[in-house]
Amino acid sequence: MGVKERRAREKEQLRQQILSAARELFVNEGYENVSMRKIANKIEYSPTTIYLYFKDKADLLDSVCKETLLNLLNTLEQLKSDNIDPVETLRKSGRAYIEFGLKYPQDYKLTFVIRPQFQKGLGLQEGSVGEKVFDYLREMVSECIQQKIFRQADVETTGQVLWSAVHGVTLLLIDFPDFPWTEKDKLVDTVIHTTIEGLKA
Amino acid sequence: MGVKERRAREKEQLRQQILSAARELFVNEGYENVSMRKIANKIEYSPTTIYLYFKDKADLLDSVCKETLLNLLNTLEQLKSDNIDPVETLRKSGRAYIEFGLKYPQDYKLTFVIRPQFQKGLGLQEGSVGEKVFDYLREMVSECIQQKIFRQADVETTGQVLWSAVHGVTLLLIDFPDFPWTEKDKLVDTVIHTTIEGLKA
DNA sequence: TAGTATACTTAACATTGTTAAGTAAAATAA
DNA sequence: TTATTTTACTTAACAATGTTAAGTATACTA
Repeated sequence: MGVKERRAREKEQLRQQILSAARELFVNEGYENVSMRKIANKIEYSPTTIYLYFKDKADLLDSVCKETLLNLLNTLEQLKSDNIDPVETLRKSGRAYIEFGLKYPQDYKLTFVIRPQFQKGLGLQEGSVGEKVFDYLREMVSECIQQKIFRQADVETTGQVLWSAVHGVTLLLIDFPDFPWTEKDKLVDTVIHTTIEGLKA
Repeated sequence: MGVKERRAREKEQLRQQILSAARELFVNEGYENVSMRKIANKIEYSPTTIYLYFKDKADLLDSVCKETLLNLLNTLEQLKSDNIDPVETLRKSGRAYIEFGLKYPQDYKLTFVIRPQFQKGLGLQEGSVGEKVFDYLREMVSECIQQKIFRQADVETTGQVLWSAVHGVTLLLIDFPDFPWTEKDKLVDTVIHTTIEGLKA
């Protein structure tokens, strides 16, 4: 009965092949500039084969996005154990969050800008990866508040302010790549530093 | 010699008709879901007529966004004369910016998220309205720096940090209306307050 | 060895942005 | 007035898109 298993393995392999071809194209050329035929060409299958593995183009992007969001969560979780100082962890997490957005701008925009527009109703879905990311943020903020580092005692508001800052700078850097920004690392650091200092004061 | 003038007036009228039909459709159905034919149907002209008035679909989007930015600029300019304290002006401007985005969420997203996605390469063009909006921000920041209110002397970076904060919270409030946000005015005020305090410290 | 399920392809559809060529009507010139 | 040019618009067509229905080999099962 190993036949079924082997077949399943082969299917999964092709699914992954499609997924990574799609990711590469989406990231390099932008979602709307990538056609199903282009992806098909890359993996040397007919365009319709993709539809045997994914419902449609949006589903393909969804899957790509979910994968990379899991990556973000992983990256963040790793930082937590590294550090003891909660403020330093927060700083590093903010930087990691922004870097993630800049590394996978298509995925980031899909998740945090495009999808909410068309998937109205749900803020962050119950048990979704996005929710887990915000839970992570909550934890770190709690730590800072417990240690009396932050002025305000309101975990929610504080977390939302931090999210606003990193979300804003991430999207601006993605969407206006030709704006005369301050050197990227300096801008990112200043945004994070300013927000944290503002919360302390 | 009134013929030319009348004709010019008529052309301008149709141009405006196209523009407002496009805005309505873009705002209600999303840029990608609006075809040139749909716009043409709405104004009861053939699709190709639009191309006599606008270079292509992106140009149409550009023009729609330009109008939006002019509205925003007007709103902001009005605030400037009211106040003397530069920090208070900055605070009010930030609030006005966010409120504008929340009042016209689709227009805001069209201008600051969708357009850059489809019209790549636009930094902020020389003499563009977008540039004027940022110039306005620059002026206010300069004032704060001159009066030694802000720690850092770098006008550009400081402005970009402020823009990140207001842009971020605006988009989050628009895109995740069902997220358990802190009460809106409190969140907005906290974002602005935190950022400004962070710049002072 | 015959039949069935699986995995993939070919061909086609409707729709998209955009261009080239054509057509009436209006303005100008004789 | 009549002929000619300009203007404003339309018709028809192009190539490319996402997607579906139908067809075809091959691999597996009995």
